[in-house]
Amino acid sequence: MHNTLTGRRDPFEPIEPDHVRLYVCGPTVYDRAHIGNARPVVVFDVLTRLLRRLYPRVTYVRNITDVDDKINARAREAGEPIDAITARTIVHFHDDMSALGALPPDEEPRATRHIQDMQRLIARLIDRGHAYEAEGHVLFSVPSMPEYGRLSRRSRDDMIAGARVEVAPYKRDPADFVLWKPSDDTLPGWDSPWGRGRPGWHIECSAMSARYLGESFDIHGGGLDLVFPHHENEIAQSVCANGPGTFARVWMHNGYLMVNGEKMSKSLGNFLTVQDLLARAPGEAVRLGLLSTHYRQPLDWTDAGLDQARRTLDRFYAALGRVADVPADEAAPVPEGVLAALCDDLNTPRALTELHALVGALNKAETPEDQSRLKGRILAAGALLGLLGQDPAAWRAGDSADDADLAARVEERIQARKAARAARDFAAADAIRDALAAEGIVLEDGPGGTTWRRA
RNA sequence: GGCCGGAUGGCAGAGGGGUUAUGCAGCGGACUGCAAAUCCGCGUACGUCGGUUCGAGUCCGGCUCCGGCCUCCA
Repeated sequence: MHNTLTGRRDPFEPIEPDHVRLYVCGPTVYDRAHIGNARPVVVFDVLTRLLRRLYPRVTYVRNITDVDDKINARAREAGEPIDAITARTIVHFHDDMSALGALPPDEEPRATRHIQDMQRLIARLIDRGHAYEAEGHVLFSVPSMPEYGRLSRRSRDDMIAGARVEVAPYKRDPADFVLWKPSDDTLPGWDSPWGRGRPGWHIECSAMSARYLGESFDIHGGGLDLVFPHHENEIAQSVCANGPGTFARVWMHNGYLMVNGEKMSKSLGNFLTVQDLLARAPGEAVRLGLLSTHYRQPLDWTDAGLDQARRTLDRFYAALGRVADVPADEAAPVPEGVLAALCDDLNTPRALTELHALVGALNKAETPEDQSRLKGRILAAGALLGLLGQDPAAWRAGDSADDADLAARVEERIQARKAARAARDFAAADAIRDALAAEGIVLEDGPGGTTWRRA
C-alpha cells in the first residue's frame, strides 16, 4: 500500500497480525452526498472487502460529523432544527452509499455522542503543555510539536507564508488551531471546563479513533484534500496526547475528483450528487465508474465515462446470463490476478482487466465444467470488488424489471415475432423488433431463444 | 508567492529501463434470414527540450500546460 507518510509503497503489516483496524473520515451531514464524497466511500469499501479476505478480523470505523459550523449555517438559513437536518442527511447518506454497493462500517460514531471523549483528550493536551486556553477557546500549540507538518511535507514557514486569513488575536502562534470554541446561546454547545462550547473540527477523529480502535491502529484513510490541515492536525493531537509512535501507521488518500475537467463546485453549477447520478444510471455503474481509475489518480467524472461503465457491466452480465443455468463453482477462489492487482496498492483498473479476461474465457468455454469454474471465479472476483451481485436478467431489464406490464408486453411481442419468423415473414418480424428498439428495448436472438434488454 | 500531484493511441485507462496491457469506438472476417451478442484478426501511443544508458513512456534536469492544497471541503 502507498503510504502518504512515507511517500512510497510499503508492505502492509498490521500491528496485530490477525486484526486490522482502519479509520476513514466520513461525511459532515448538512447536505446530500456528491460524487466526490462517494469516491473514498467506494474505494475504502473495496479495501475493507480485500482486508476481510486476507485477515481473520477487520474493524472498520467511519465517523459522522454532526456538529459543524456548516450545519449550523444550514439550520439558520432553513429555519430548521439541527437534529432534523443531520438525521435526514444521515438517512440519505446511508441510502446513497448502499445504492453504490458500499457495506456499512463496523462502527459509525457520531461526534455529538463523543463530546466527553474529546474533552478528556483536550484536557490531556493542556496538561502536557500542548494546548492552552485563550478567550474561551482552547488552542493546540503547533510549536510544541517539532515534527508538525511531516504528513503534508510542509514547514511552518510555508504555512505562515501561505496564510490567507487573518490570524485570530488570541493565537500565540499563527499556525495554532482550535480544539474547543465557545458557543453563544444560539449555537449548539456543551458544558466544559473552558465554558459552554463546541469542539473544533479535528479533535473528533482523534477522540473517536482512539475510542474504537485504540491509540495506535493500522490505516487511516480519506480524500487527498484532508491531508492538510485535517489529518496533520489529527496526528498532532493524537501523538501529543498519547506519545510518540502512536496513531495511524499507514495513511491512504484518494485523489481528487473533477467533473468534465473542472473542479466540482456549486458556483460552476457542476455539483453532481449521488442522487442525480442514480437517476441516470444504476448504482453499480456509478461504482464501476469510480473504480475504473486507480484510487490515487485524479478522476474526471463524465457522462461518457458513466456510459462506458454501464456498457462494461452489460458485457459482464451478458456473459453471466448466457450461463444462467450453469451453477457457479461455490468453492472457486478469487482469481490470482485479481487478488494480486488489489494487493498492489488497490489497483482496481488492473483487477477489472483481469475480470475482462475471465469473461472472455467464459464466453469461449464450451463445457459445463469450464463454465462453472469460470463463473465461480468471476463471481468471487466481483464480490471482492462489490460488483456483479445481481441476477443477470434483472440487470438486463434495468428499471424495466419493476414494470410487470412492460415485461408482459415485450414477451407478447417476442412471441409474435417468433411466429412471424417461423412463417419466414421477416418483414413483419423486423417491424416488431424495430418498434421495440424505438422504445429502447433491444432483442437478441440466441440458441436458447430470444432475450431482451434495455438499450 | 510556497507546497503537492498529473500529462500514455480517436476516447477511457494500467504499466513503469529491452518483450509495448485492457476496455470502448473504428476497420476486416466468422456466425446470423437480417440484426444484436459472441468469437478471430488489425493499433509501437506515452506533453516538450536536453541528459544518463548498448537501449528510456519508464531514470535525472529544465520547460510548457492542467489540476489541487496553503481557509471549510472527499
